Amino acid sequence: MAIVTSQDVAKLAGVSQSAVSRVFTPGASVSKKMADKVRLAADELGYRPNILARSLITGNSRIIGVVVSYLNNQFYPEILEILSAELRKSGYHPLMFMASDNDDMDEVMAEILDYQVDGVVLASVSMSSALADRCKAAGIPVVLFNRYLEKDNFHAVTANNYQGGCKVAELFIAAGHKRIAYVAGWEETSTQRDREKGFVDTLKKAGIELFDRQVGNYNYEETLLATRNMFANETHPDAVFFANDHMAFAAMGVIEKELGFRVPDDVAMVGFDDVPLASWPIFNLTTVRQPAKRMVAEAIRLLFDANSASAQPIHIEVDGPLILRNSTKEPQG
Amino acid sequence: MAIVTSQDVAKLAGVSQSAVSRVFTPGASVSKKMADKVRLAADELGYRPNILARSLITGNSRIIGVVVSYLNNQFYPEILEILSAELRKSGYHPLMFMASDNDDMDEVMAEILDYQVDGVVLASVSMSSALADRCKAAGIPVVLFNRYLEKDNFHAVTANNYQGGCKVAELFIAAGHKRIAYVAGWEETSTQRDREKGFVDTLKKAGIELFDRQVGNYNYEETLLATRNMFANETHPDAVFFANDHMAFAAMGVIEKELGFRVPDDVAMVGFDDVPLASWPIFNLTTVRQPAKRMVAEAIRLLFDANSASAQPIHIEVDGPLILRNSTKEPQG
DNA sequence: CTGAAAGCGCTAACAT
DNA sequence: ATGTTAGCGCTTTCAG
Repeated sequence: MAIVTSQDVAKLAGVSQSAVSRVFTPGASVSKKMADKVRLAADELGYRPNILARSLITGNSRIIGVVVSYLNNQFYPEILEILSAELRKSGYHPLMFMASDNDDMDEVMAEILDYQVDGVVLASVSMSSALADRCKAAGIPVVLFNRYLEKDNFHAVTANNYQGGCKVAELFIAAGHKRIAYVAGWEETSTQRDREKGFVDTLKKAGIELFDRQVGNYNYEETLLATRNMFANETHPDAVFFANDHMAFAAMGVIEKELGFRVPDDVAMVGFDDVPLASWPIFNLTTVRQPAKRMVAEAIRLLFDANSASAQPIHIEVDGPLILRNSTKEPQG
Repeated sequence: MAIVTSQDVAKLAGVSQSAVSRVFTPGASVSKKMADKVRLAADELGYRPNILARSLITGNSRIIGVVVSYLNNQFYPEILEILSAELRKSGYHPLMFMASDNDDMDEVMAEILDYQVDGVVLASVSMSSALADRCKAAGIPVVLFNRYLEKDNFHAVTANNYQGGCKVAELFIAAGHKRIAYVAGWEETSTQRDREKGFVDTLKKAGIELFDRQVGNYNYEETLLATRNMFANETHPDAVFFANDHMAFAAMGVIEKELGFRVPDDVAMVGFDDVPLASWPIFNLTTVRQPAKRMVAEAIRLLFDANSASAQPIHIEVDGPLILRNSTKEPQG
């Protein structure tokens, strides 16, 4: 009825409680005979070590705090799924924290630390320097996912967003587009800034100025408005780069269904992320892929790297390919 | 540098360690003077109680194990988001477990129990009776989300799937459809069975037999094939009910883009869930809403209900409305 | 290699 | 109302 403890197993096996502990501690020295005896008793009682009690001594809770803000951009569920599965392979599990906005990040981080997590992945929000110090002091590694901060001292994993922006510009130039527009994401984010900079820099090199620029804030409703604005005038863009797929999907509804333009003949569209939806025939969106698996793998590596909590912050950028689909025309020539 | 304990606070405040504990234990009796003194010292040191150490005594880890299998059906991220936010309000947090298939559910449940969780939400998979007994024995309440099992003794929260199926049938009948088809989800699930039964029963009452039935297994690729099968013959359905939105989205790509039919003129489509995507203009899908917030609220209520671990299993069904959009025609008359 | 003993940070009697 | 004491289940010295 009650919970089975190592004491119970010890009694049944006729050994000391510490012997039981050793059998379940990888790398401890126990004879095979002892191990067999203990395992037998443990199986009979259905014993499993209490991770929380163990954490009190070892300092390892095998819990990783994961903070996300919104899951309606399909990229984040995807990351969560991979992260969760990968962590599990190493015997860790993600404790989820939804942070609606940046304001209560201090409170959220405090809650995370209450659970004595072994690491933190911030997949959506930023963090105050004060909290950063707390984590450093507690020796808890923190990894920013899909964003980085110039000034603060955090490890970070992102795609190579600048280069991604460049690739999109090159595609538009090669296809002979003249009226090229950009729909920006949330301006506070590094992803937004880098993608735009790569895009605009490359256009400039080819002597092309942005025909239009709107802000969609990575948000569905705002992107609808931004798209309507963009096509309100007589002459409209013939190619648009959206800072992520989510906004491109939203815009496609407006462009095709509401305004009656044809993609890619009237206007070419490119997104960023390559979420599963992008490959669906109904969208068929050309986009820059964020290599989710590799990004997660790098994040975990950073998290588990022995001295990553104290080491100099590392920013890992993972290259992602441009995936050509039917929302863009073939390059000419 | 090191971690701050209640001992440190006690020393600084010049009180006993248990006094500190009491100040941070809601409902314990402490004088205001004592509370102030302790809080001051605690704030100065940045002290917060260690949840894991506390759990060792109280038996409450404030962790809820949440098991999901796939997150590509947008319904689950939505649930996760709401569940996470709601749990947080009560000082609980979800520990995520991705279970790829049912086979390793025993192992997954064992891992969950290692963390001494205060409850379990199974949002996607089933569970063996053996594990059920373990949870019962440990006094850990389990709630099935969006599925239920006749035989096993679990609490469950679902939408009223049977009634939802009825509503769709009534809509098709009222709109005068004659060749009505159904695309089934994964046959093992109660959601699939109930939705189909409500649908078919209502059609039968009106003297209508199913024109076609395919299986999409709640899966993208299989739904593409199922849809192509369905429209392979000369005469094709003029109305199709998909057991969830996810499959309807997949099918819409085939029906509109690949086969060139028009929705709803050539064929009406209805889904189930009302995920955010369903209201996007590009889909604009008529569907039965699963009231996510209310379903989550009920699940949490079941989880926290004092004696829910021992009580008779309760199955809560939440009614959801039919949301009319442009993938169906207006009822005639 | 094994057992005895100490103690991780905390709460909950038990005293006063 | 506060301090003292005894553990929660476990790992990890320390002896032998």
